[in-house]
Amino acid sequence: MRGRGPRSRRHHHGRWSVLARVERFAEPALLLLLRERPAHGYDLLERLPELTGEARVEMGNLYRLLRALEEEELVSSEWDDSSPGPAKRRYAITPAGERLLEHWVEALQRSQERTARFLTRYEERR
Amino acid sequence: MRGRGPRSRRHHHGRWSVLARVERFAEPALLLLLRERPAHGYDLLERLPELTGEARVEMGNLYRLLRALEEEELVSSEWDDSSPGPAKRRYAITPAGERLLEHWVEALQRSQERTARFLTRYEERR
DNA sequence: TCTTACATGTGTGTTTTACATGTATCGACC
DNA sequence: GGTCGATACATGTAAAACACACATGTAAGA
Repeated sequence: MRGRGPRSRRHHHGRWSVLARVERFAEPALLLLLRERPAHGYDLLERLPELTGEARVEMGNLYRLLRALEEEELVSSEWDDSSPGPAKRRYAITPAGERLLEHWVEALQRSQERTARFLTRYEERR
Repeated sequence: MRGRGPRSRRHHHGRWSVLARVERFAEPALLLLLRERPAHGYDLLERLPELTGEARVEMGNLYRLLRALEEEELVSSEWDDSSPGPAKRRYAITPAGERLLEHWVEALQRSQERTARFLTRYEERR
């Protein structure tokens, strides 16, 4: 059994920390990277930290997410055998993916405003 | 039963929307409200939208969260029978709760920076 | 041959959130 | 005096999001 759950981990903030991650942030992050240029999973995995920072994305979940995005036709992919080494699945964003990204951007802007309000209210009565 | 899963709900953004909520945002929100003044659950439920906006908090989850916070001694409570109507459980923030709130604030600031970087990068290659 | 980096995945448990429901007090209104 | 709505606090359970562990294979280089 687990001695103490991750809940207590987060609250013993001396050692561990509260992250305040945006839910499913990996999704817009992937769409943004793919809008800049097509890429394969492992490549995205390495570039994601530029956007996610401390809020890392699990490798396993990344690959699952990519396939889920493809199922919904937000990205498309094809196997790339050209370069040496193991075959890669090369992903590209679709028009539907670009439209969803736009909606994520709007939602993230609203999220920024909410958090800004919170922080202002915190500072007000310091 | 629901014909289509919530995943598609979110992606058919014409009708439904991406929210980009901060994970467990209800927790710092409650702590902030309680730092301003002690209050009971139903009262907090009504004041939460000032902070959470569109990202509403479920009543059931709110009461569970309050009890979890109390178990970790981040808030304290006592029954209040004085006023008319059903008895209320009056919550107050503890020193440990105030320290955790401070850590949430720092995490939220880092979250703001991450999201700002994301939005800037989006706008750059519009 | 053994290790390391590249590359893509599956299995499964834990945590977080959503949705539905249950219980009880009390004032207002008919 | 009955029932409606607002107040007030909860539990049960399902689903979604996320974490952790592991499996599989290619290829370069020590």
